[in-house]
Amino acid sequence: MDRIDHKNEAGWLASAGLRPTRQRLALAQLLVGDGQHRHVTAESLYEASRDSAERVSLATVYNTLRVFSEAGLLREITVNGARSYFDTNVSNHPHFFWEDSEELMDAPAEDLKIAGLPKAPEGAEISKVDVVIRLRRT
Amino acid sequence: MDRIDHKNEAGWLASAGLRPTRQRLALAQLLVGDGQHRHVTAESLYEASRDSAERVSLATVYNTLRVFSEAGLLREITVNGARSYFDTNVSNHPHFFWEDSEELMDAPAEDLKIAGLPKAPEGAEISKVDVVIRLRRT
DNA sequence: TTAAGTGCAAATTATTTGCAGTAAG
DNA sequence: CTTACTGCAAATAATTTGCACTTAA
Repeated sequence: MDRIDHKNEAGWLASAGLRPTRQRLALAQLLVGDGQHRHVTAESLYEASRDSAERVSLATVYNTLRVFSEAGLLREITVNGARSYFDTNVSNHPHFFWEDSEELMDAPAEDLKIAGLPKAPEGAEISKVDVVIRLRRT
Repeated sequence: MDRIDHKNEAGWLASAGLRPTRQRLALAQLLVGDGQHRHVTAESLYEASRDSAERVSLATVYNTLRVFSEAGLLREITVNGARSYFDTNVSNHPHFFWEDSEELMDAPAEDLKIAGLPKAPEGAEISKVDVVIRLRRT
């Protein structure tokens, strides 16, 4: 239940009906190429692309992260007013956020059981539930 | 347990060791003057002050919200990469966030029971836990 | 061939900061 | 008096957008 279910980057894009352009494939490779889940920011992904064969502009990184999120391939996590984080694991799961280094990581979800989650008010449904556990270095 | 425990704005500031300046008193009045908890953004508080007797500049509203938060009088809630929200209720409690109107409100906390919250990793302690339930209008 | 995607630079938005003036202790 | 606070305008930081160019279908 922790594995990414797609055979390759093109398949990942196709599963969301997105055109496999050179840039998108390059970013997809950096995001899910090794089958591991990861958390990126526009800046961190941009830097990763700078160190790779296929260069992608910062504006395109921003646009692509947005497109991927809207297509359901990524999940945007808001932890910090400034930067936006994107998670390749799109399921509801809790996160640890290191306040000093501003690093985001998965928190062990097995333990977490949210009992009696408040029901959505009249005329609304729950879109998603974000649980962010902020950590302070001791 | 839902009431604000201070007699007046000056007392609220004093409880955090903050100097009761005219502007701070005015903002404190808008924030906790009626004993109700509320959620504000810099912009919304600025507008409220514009409609009140005591005018406060936007920069001072920003600085004051920051100072109040650092002093523990307010709790900053990050729901939306763009804007920052501040809650006069500084305890750990869940929030509803309306995605369309970008409105933040308290969620009924009685029901919510987070069982088996992941323990903080070695060398860290939990600073706070944010639970944001995002709502979509149906 | 043609609509969608990309890249640059300029625009936007929320927030912070420098600094001269003002007020609290 | 003296140091902290305020307000303005300018600076910053993350992100978006306009538009000419490129590319996938």
